[in-house]
Amino acid sequence: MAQEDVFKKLVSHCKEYGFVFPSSEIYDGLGAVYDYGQNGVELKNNIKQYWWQSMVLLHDNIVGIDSAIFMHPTIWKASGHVDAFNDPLIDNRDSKKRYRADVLIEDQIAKYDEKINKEVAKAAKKYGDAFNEQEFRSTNARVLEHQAKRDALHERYTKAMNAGPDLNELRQIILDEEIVCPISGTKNWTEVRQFNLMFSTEMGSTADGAMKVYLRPETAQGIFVNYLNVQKTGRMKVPFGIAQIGKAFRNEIVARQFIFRMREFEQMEMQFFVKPGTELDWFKKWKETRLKWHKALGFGDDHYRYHDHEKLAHYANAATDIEFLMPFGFKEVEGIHSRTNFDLSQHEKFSGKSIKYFDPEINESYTPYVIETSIGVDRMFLSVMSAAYCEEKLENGETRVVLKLPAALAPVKLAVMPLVKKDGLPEKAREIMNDLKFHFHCQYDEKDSIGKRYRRQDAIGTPYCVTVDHQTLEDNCVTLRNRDTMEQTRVAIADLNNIIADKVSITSLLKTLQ
RNA sequence: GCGGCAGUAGCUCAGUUGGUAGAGCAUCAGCUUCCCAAGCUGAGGGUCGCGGGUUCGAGUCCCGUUUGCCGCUCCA
Repeated sequence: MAQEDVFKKLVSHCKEYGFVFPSSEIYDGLGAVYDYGQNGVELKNNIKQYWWQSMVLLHDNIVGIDSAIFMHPTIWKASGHVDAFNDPLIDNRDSKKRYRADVLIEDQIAKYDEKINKEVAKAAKKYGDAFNEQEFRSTNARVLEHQAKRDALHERYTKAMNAGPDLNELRQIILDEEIVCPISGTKNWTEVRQFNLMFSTEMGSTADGAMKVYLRPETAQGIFVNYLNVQKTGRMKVPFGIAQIGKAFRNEIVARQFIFRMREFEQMEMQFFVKPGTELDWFKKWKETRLKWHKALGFGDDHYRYHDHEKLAHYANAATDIEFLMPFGFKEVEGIHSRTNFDLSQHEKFSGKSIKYFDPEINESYTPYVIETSIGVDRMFLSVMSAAYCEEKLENGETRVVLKLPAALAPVKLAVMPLVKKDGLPEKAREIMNDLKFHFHCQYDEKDSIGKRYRRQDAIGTPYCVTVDHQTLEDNCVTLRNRDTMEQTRVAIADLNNIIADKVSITSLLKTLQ
């Protein structure tokens, strides 16, 4: 089966079995926003729990926080998001290419410099050793003309950029300068538009001047601005980490591929604060630790690969992605970045407050370096679903759809069903379920044939089913059926909890990480 | 954001040159059924994405809009 077909089926499956629904569907939906259904929320919660516990329980130097989505707007200036997420864009109608309006104008400014340099080079060649560049630049008519145009443009451009930027003015500059599209060579430009990737809203009443606040585009900043609070109140010593799970929002221009790129998404981030100079060792350590976490799910090591960044962001000195083999190719699920002390320094600068750490071991203060591990919950969810989704040919020629989820992540751990709907079997099944429901998520089903019920559970990834038959009433034993092997064993009701609880617990997964 | 394609029941889809909607599976109830989507009987569910237009009449033609897919672009 082609990979695209798998993806299509997966999306259908997610909807049909209550994992993921398009948002606001009865109102025609809302672009690139999705809701998690009754089974999806369980799976997602289990993923989050697996991550949270692997961070906070397994490391005594990592603690969690839950910071607010709203934050002081200056935080986003400090982080660089206000500038970086605000590009003014313009399209050429003929070539259908999109450009950054500011880059087009800056290129134009550079062209004037080129012209001037050409004149200078020409004159230098002509006059040889007698050439006085300084004097030439300040007296030559053509140079002065270019220079004047250059300066005027630069001034106009700077003014436009500082005014918001003023999008109409940017467009007017492009028209006035007769800038053409490098591809089509035409001046058939659209309006300049700004795609602010940050959602904003207003806080306070508009009457007395409301403050523009943003919905956070990442959860990391909530950790950075709290790092000293946590360090002091938690008596943390470097190296230490702060973990957080929470929603983030990005107004993506193009948001596609189901829940892979959503406008509202959830992140699991851990920022690890280290002594400057040790960051690359920690980077390496977390790279390995995180991959191990992924591989422990047992989908096969060939599903993962690192993608080391060659072009680094201005704040990073090392970065890698953990990519997962989705139905549409290897895609980033998690990023591990060595962010230097960029974020903390920026917050010191913009807040004016010292947030240095005093290291008692060396009796010195410093701004810690940060290793970030950042994973998208929804992408993780998608990777788990796509790896688990399986269409299996059975011996009788039929196919069954089975979600081979790691038992610890499965929404429902155990289905309890009477073989037939009479003779006291339903009552007995209910009795078993009432006992086990305190330990893990169980589901009761008595409708339709037993085979059909097994398939229903297969479709949502329930790892175990127990069946109550007439013999059960005599010997207090039930049939325990395994989802993956479809094998059945006869076990005592009293032993059920012992047999299953350990296998379906997150703890069992965590133990494989040690 | 641009271009192309598409939107009919929970899912997958059919619907002939315009004549006011069907199938399979799924769901629910009952019967049957002692272990892998069996059978029988019955039931529920759609103002055909939404809005407007053309027409005596629109799922079908036209326009707009929205959602999704593919390509480009952008972004991490």
